[in-house]
Amino acid sequence: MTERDDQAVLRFIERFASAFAETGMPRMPARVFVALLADDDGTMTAAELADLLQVSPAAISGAVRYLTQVNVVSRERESGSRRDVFRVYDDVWYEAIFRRDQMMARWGGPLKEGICALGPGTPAGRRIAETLAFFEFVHAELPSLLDRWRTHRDRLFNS
Amino acid sequence: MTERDDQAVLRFIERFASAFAETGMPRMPARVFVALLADDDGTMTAAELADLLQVSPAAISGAVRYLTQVNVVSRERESGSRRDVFRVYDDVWYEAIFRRDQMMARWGGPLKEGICALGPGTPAGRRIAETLAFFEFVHAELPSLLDRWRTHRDRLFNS
DNA sequence: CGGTGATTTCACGAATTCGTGAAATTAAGG
DNA sequence: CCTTAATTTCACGAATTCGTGAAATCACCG
Repeated sequence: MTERDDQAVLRFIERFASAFAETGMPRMPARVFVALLADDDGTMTAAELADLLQVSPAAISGAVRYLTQVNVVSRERESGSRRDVFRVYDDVWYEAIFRRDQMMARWGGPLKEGICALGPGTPAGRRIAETLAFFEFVHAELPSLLDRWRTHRDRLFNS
Repeated sequence: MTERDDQAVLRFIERFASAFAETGMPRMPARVFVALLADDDGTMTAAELADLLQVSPAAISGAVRYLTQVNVVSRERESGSRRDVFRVYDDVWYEAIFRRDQMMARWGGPLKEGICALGPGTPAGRRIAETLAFFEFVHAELPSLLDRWRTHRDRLFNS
């Protein structure tokens, strides 16, 4: 079964996008993202996306703005054409994890204020301090984890 | 500054809960969760929570059901009392990560179907296969990461 | 510059989420 | 058992999210 089964692809897009939406990404961006993942060269125009997903161009516009902001999709315009093509980056998962890490890094401020407000010596203060330490630990471990992923991936696919 | 500053604690609860809600947890469960984290012995009754967060008992009921289902809070009843006490588990972060991992594990099925539908030999099929490989890699790395966290934590706090 | 096709903006309406109040249910103590 | 306190359920209403359609804007081409 190396043939592309369009109907099954549609099903896949909807299912995986739904699963993805549950982790926090808004629904429409998730659908557009998965649609791009499922495209052979990972590039589609706004019109193609609108047609495939059966939504208005306006919906695509909003979704794509979100996806470019979170840095998993790039917008390109072939010079001499008037339509944009959107492309998923190769290292999307690397980027996605990196992004989540940055989000958690921004929790540091609020957490430190919390420790202060609770009192560093109190049980609650210590619990929040442990929370902070956990996120800092993960943050510190991430680079080596991503390195190992790249090595692992190269072994699997490029050799 | 080891005094507890109630107003600042409230601010902390709201801020951190908001940040947390952005990662996918519904707003009210996030508020209840952080409120419990900020409590010295990590236990509060429904009435205390309702009063602290200024919401109805019904809202607490729903939030707590969610939190017990995702396994970060336990419900206890002191025998000889008619009110429940809720407690955050000690290893919440361990649990939270574990849970997220389980969620990603459930993506395996849809992803495999997707590879099939796209054709394993196609570029899109290979892209999805790489996605699957990434999640499997993280899944495999997780136990050792969590082990290292516990070691690290013990060094920081228990020695 | 003007024409044309593509994209974005914006106000509206639908749909979903979310919390409340009141009634129903559960559980403890007399 | 009956009383009473606590919690849950459920229907309603408010608020937010989400996508559409139409108009406006933008960019390329002649």
